[in-house]
Parts: sequence; structure tokens; C-alpha cells
Amino acid sequence: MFLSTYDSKVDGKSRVSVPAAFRKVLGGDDSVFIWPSIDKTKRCLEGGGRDLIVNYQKAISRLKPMDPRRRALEYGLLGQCKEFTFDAGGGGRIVLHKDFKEFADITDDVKFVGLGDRFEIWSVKDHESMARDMVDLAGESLDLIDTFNSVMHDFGEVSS
Amino acid sequence: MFLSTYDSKVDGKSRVSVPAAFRKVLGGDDSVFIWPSIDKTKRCLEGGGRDLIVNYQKAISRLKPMDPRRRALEYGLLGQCKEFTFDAGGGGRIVLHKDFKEFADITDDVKFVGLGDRFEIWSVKDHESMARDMVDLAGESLDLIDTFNSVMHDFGEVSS
DNA sequence: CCTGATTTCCCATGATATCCCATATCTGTC
DNA sequence: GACAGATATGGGATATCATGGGAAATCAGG
Repeated sequence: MFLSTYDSKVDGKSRVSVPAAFRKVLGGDDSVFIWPSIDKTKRCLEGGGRDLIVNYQKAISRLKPMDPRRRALEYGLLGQCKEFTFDAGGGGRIVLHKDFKEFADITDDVKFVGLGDRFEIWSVKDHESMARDMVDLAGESLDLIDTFNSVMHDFGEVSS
Repeated sequence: MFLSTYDSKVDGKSRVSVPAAFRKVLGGDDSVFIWPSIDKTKRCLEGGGRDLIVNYQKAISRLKPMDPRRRALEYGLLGQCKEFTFDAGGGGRIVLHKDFKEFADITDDVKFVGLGDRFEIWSVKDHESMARDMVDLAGESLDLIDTFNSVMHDFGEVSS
């Protein structure tokens, strides 16, 4: 699981080091998959491992071929998602392309935010305002997981 | 998987360079298969590897012989699809024939869009308007793959 | 058979991506 | 606190890719 938040920085050659903890999650794969978030409320990049993209592709391929939403997801996800191979001798770095940087307003300092099955890459400025909003909303949402946990406790513990 | 979007250009001899990343997906095969899209809402070319065309042929051959849709797919796909061999010393280029260029309104600058098991080739002009629409709709369709992932997570963990 | 058009093969070049190495910094263990 | 290993960072060398152009082979028509 991609967890926690890490600082990193984009250098003069557009290289950025993926946090070692995230690289461990990738299980030794020598590349990572990153795409501009298609959630319109977020101006950040999203990333994950090969399995995640394969799962997305499978999910998309199960939709009806002529469904406009299928096509939208194909283009918005697969058509934008790019495989980045780690710098062979440079310790877990990838080269962030110009259009990716521009999309997320990234110039130098960035935050990697682990979200479980994937992570996000934010400019520090946008991350601050976003995180402020999220913390407020998280405090108001605790009851959701309490409810979720009690439901799972009733059914999950019994069945396993 | 064919992923991401790449710029390319058709030159004065109708040659266009297939992006190196896509050529890697083809696994070293020295040709690629391209056809005019049979989806009436798209004016673009589609492409893929040999396996894809073989799979399409198999899928089509499973339809009932007298089924008009089978014949439509045969003509629209197999009857239009052409095998393009890469320029032997010219770095992954193919020669795009006149009728293919005309179908997709391609003159010079093009976009290769990876969609997982296949890719599309668009004129830059048509791609822009199409991509604009897709990005909007994609953001509203995220719940489709989130639902899929949560279902797979529930059953995947249990079975593994 | 000849000629012109078309297709395929081949080569060179500049820009960019990838590879590689060294150093600085951080983290965990004793 | 000292030390070793892991990680992050900076810079340069090399390989790859995309592009343009010409030569040679093949095809089509008279």
C-alpha cells in the first residue's frame, strides 16, 4: 500500500525521485505509471503500479464498447497514462515531462501522497490548500468508517 | 499495453514514425496493423499488433455465418485493415496511404493515442476537439471503475 | 522492351532520452 | 556518538529516436 506523504523535488533536468517507500510498494518493478488526474477537482498527477493499470484496463474493457463513458475513461486514463522507467543508476528517479509538470503546476518542490492502491503528486502550493480542506472534511467523516467497521465486524469476522 | 499520447508527423513522402514506445509493445514485430475506425463517431485510424487482429478474426468467426453483423465486421475490419511494414532502416516509420490519410483528415501533424490493447491515430485538429469532450466526461465516469475495483478487491482477497 | 512512377532500402544528422558515476545526506544499528 | 548501508542529488557520457534525403528495386502502362 502506498501510504504517507513525502517531500521530493524536481531538478533542472525534470528528474524527480520517487520515494523509496513507494518503490518498495512497486515490488522491484523498474517502472511506474503516472497520469494527470481526471478528477476535475484535483490538479495533480496520479500514479501507481502496473497491476493497477492492468486492472483499470480490465474494468474499462468490461464496459460496453459503444458506451461514451467507456471511451471517456479510455482516453482520460489510458490515453494519458504514461509508463516512466526509473533512472538506471540514479536511484528511483523518473523524468517528469513538461506537459505533466504544467498540468499539476509543478516547478520544483512536490509532495507524494500515498492513497493506498495509488498515490498523488502535488505541487507544494496546491497540496497545502487541498490538505487544509481535506483535514476539515476528514474530521466530519469519521462516522463513515465507524459505521463501515461495525458492519464489517458483524459480517467480516463471522465469515473468515 | 499501448499507453499515453504521442505527437508525430507525416512527411512529404507520407511517412510517419510510430512512437518507439508503441513499437516496444509490438515486441519487435516488423509490422503493425492499421484500419480506419468503424465507429462512426470517430474519424481516426486504429492500430494494433498481430495478436489483436488474430483475436478479432477469431471473435468474428464465432458469429453465425449468415449474421449480417458478422459480414459487416469482416468487411469493416478485416477488409479494411492493412499490414504496414516498418521502414527497414528508417526508425519505425510506415508509409500512410492516401486513402487512410484522407479518411482521418490527416495532413501533417498527428497524435498517436494508446488505449491499452490498441491505439488510435488522429489529426491534431480532430484530436483536440475529441479530447476536450472526453476529459469532461471521464471525470464524471470515475465511479464506474471505482465500483469495479472495490468489487474485485472484495472477491480477489478472498480467493487468493 | 522501355520508361516513368512508386515502393523499399539505406544512410546521415541533430536533438533528446537513457545510462552511468560520484558525492552528499539520511537512517538504522551497535 | 560512530559507522555502514540506503537514499537522494547533481552532472556528464553514451545510446536512441525522429527526421530528411537519396539510391536501388519493383511495378505498371504504353
